[in-house]
Amino acid sequence: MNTTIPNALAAAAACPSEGSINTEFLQSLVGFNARMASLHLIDTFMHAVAEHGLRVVDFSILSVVGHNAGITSSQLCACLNLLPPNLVAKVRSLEKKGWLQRQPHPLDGRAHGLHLTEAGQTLIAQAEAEVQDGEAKALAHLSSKEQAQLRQLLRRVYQRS
Amino acid sequence: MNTTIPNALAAAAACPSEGSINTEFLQSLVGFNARMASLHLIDTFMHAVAEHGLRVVDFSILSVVGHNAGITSSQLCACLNLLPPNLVAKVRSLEKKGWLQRQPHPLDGRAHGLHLTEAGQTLIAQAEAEVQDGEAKALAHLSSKEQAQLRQLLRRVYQRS
DNA sequence: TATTGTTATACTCTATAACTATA
DNA sequence: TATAGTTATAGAGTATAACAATA
Repeated sequence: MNTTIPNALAAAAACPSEGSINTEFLQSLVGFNARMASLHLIDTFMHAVAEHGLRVVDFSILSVVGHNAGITSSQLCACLNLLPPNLVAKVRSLEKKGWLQRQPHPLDGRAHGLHLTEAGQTLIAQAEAEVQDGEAKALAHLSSKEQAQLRQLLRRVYQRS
Repeated sequence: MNTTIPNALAAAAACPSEGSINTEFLQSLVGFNARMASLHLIDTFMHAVAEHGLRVVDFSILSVVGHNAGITSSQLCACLNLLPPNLVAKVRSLEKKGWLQRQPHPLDGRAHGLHLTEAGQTLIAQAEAEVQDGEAKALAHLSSKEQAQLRQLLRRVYQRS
C-alpha cells in the first residue's frame, strides 16, 4: 500500500513550526532568563553609549570612577567582575580619549588612583542620564514596584550568596 | 606652617577603602543587576556542563533540540539569540562528538532538521538534572515563591516588550 | 526575490602565565 | 612572601559581507 502521504504528514508533524518551539526547560532556569533579559536591556543602551564612542564596560568604568574618585584598578576589577589584564587596555584608551587620569596613589606606591577629567565628568553625567532614560523606556511595561522588586531579587542572587 | 599631615589625611580620605565603594548608580539599573546575576548563575553551572565537554551554549542547543526534534538552525538561532554563522561550527562539533545529527528537512530542501542521537539524549538528560540541581543550590537562599517571581519578571523583560 | 545554510574574516571578550615594582 | 599593575598570548564569543542552493 501507499504510505507516502502518511509518512510525509508524520515528518511534517515532527518539524516544530515557528511558534511551537518548546523552551520550557531553559525557561525554568533563572540563569537563562537573567541572561536573556540582560542581553535585551544591555542591547537597548549599548546604542546610546556607542554614540559617545563607549562600550558598555567603558561606561561602567567611568561611572564607578566618577562616583569613587581615587579608586584603584584592582578595586574596579572586584566590583565590575573584570580581570586585571583586561582592564589595562580599557584604562589606557579612556585615558587617551581624555576622560580618565591615573594619579600616583598617596598611600601605596604600587597602585594608581583613577580620576575623571572634567571632560569625563561631563560625558558620564550625560551618558548616565541617557542610559537611565533608555532603560525606563525598555521597562515601561513593568510598574515601578515590579522594577524595584526585580532589582532587589537580582541583587540577592549575586551578592553574598 | 607644616601641611604635610593634613594633606596626607585628605589624600587618604579621597581613596575609597575596600568596603566603601559606591556603585549606587549601576545598581539602580536592572540591566546591570541582570548581567551580574546571570554571570554568577551561569558560572555555577558552567563547571557542571564543562565536565561533559560542553560550553553553556552547547548545553542550550542540545536541550532545545532534545525538546524539539527536527528544529532547524534558523529556528534555533531565533530562540537562543545566536547568529547563523556562529551556529555552524557549534553544530558541526556536536555532530562530530556523536550527540547531534542533521537530517534532510522533509518540507524544505534548503534546511536541515536537527535531532539528538541516543548518546545525546542520555547526555542532555543527565546534564539538565545537574544544571537544575546546581541552580537550586545557588538560589537556596531565595524561597521558591521568590524564584518564581524572579523568573516571571525576567521573562517579561525580554519577551514582547 | 527572499530565505537557509555556509565560508571567510575581523573584532571583541575572557582567561592564564609570567614578569616588575612595591609592600 | 604577597600584592598592584602590566605584558604577551591564546581561546571563545560576536559581528558583517558575500555566496550557493532552494523556495
